[in-house]
Amino acid sequence: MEIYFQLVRDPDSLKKACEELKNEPDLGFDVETTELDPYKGDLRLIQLSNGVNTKVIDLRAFGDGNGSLKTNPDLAPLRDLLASTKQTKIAHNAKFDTKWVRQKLGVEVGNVYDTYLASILIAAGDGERRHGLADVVQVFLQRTLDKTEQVSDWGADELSDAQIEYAARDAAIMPEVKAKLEERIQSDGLTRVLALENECVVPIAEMELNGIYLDEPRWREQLEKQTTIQSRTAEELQDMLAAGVAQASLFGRPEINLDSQQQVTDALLNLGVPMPNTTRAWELQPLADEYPQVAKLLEYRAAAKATSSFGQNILDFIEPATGRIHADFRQIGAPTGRFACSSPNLQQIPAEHEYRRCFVAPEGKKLVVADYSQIELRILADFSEDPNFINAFVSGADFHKATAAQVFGIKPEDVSADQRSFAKRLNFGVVYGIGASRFALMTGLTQTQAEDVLKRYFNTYPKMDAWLRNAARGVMTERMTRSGSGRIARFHFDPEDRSSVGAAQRYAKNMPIQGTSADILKRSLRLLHNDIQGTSIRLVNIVHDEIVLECDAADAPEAAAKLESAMTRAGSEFVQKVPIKVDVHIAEEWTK
DNA sequence: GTGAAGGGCCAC
DNA sequence: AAACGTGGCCCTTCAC
Repeated sequence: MEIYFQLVRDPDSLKKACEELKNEPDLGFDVETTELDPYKGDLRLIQLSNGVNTKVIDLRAFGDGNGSLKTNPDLAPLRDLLASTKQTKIAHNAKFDTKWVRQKLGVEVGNVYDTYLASILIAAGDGERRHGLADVVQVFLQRTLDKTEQVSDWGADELSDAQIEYAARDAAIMPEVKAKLEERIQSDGLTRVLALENECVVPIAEMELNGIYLDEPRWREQLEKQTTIQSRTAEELQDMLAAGVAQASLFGRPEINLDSQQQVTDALLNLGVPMPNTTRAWELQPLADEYPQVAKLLEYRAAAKATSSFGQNILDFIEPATGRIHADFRQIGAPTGRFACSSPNLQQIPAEHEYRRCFVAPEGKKLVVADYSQIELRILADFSEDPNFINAFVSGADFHKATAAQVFGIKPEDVSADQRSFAKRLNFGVVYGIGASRFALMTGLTQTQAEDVLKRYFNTYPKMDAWLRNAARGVMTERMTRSGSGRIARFHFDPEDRSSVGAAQRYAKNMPIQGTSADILKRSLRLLHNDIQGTSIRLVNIVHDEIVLECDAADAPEAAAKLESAMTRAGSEFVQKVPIKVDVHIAEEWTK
């Protein structure tokens, strides 16, 4: 298909180009860069298009390298156009493009529409579907998009005609892609959730650029501690396991690979340890008292996990340009709408103080840490409208104690530590669709006792029970469910296969709850973003129900107030029958 | 050598 | 009687 495009390489042309486009409601938006990481490479091209008229702006013509782009007055019309909220900027994986524009031009892109996120929402968890631009164009426009130039050299002095045409085409097609996607978005009832996602793109892009600060010496100290434990326990475990091997003395102690389940299992069997089917910690734990080798193995495993997953690998992610860690957040990481995080995964840093205390506020700054208190249970209480469950929140200072009192029919002050612990584990388990056998395994109760406690629990909260049962029933009739924002998840199961039906039923119970929790977090990110414009407050991390900010020390109280307010308001948009509680505090370290 | 699969384990 | 939901990372194993 022939398209019209103009290569823009001088101030006058740029001014005219921006004039031509500034009254268009929808603009396709794309960038080409020399690297994937804005802290490493250069921004080479910015493409903008109304679908017919396409401008390819060569930034090399506007600055010697990218250093001067932020201040070059010739770029003012472009900056204004990108920042304008009057026009929708349609991009595929807009986080990428908005990051580069933020970093290199100092501009926050206004009014983003992300066709990548739209496509994911429409697929509703179908893992088979791909969401690259070429895939989306193929599915929704039945056209083939040539992406071969995508990985070409965008740092070349003179770009080839093929490169420039490719760049123009990618931007030019976006308005059409959006129009097609919109038909499905609207007919599927996904308008609200897509708006929620689109409004999150820029806050997330900025969070990635901000990064989080890690106290390197402190982390290294913790790592050295664990390394010492690992080598000591490895030695000790090797000695213990060698005792079971004949002729060990002839050739010295045979070395076993302690990271190999197979070799370790064999060695333990030789020593007469009745090994369970798996060597997972919770299976081995009961054997640890009787068999010191098992205890030692668990000790070794913990240290090995610490050094391998939470050691040097994390330090390697510190970006030299900023001295900070810039992880990658996938906005729709799970079909429920939860984020996924990688390189490194800041959502799986051990909750132990020794690890979290390494993430600190730099000199002169403070961290502000806030999390939702029992957000998933509050969502369940709200959805199910169970009066007792709601009351436990409205009244109870200690929610798990209140649950225990209701379940066991006693006064809150008479609740024993054991009873509270049962109630707590039940409260957590119920949003995952826990069953009696798992609960028995978890608590050490017999199957019958576990069934009895579950029965009491659901008798205490009959409408919650009904809501969960109804959610499970929907698997057969509805074949899909939704979160509070309207996000869709479809069920995949084989009606002939009981376990797959069971899994789908548990998913049906969990998805609306987990999904609404994700909706609330995303909504709060946008509200917060609006409220911190022009302040020193920066978003630096999110973990499902938690937000971490960094700001000038003097601004910390203001940041805490803004954060609590944004999170509470976001929660109240989705949950009304139960109060939303946010715990917020100011700290030097990332601690609860 | 590289990659996929599976076990194990970290988070919420 | 059924396996408690969502992720990512590290390691071993095994196939190519």
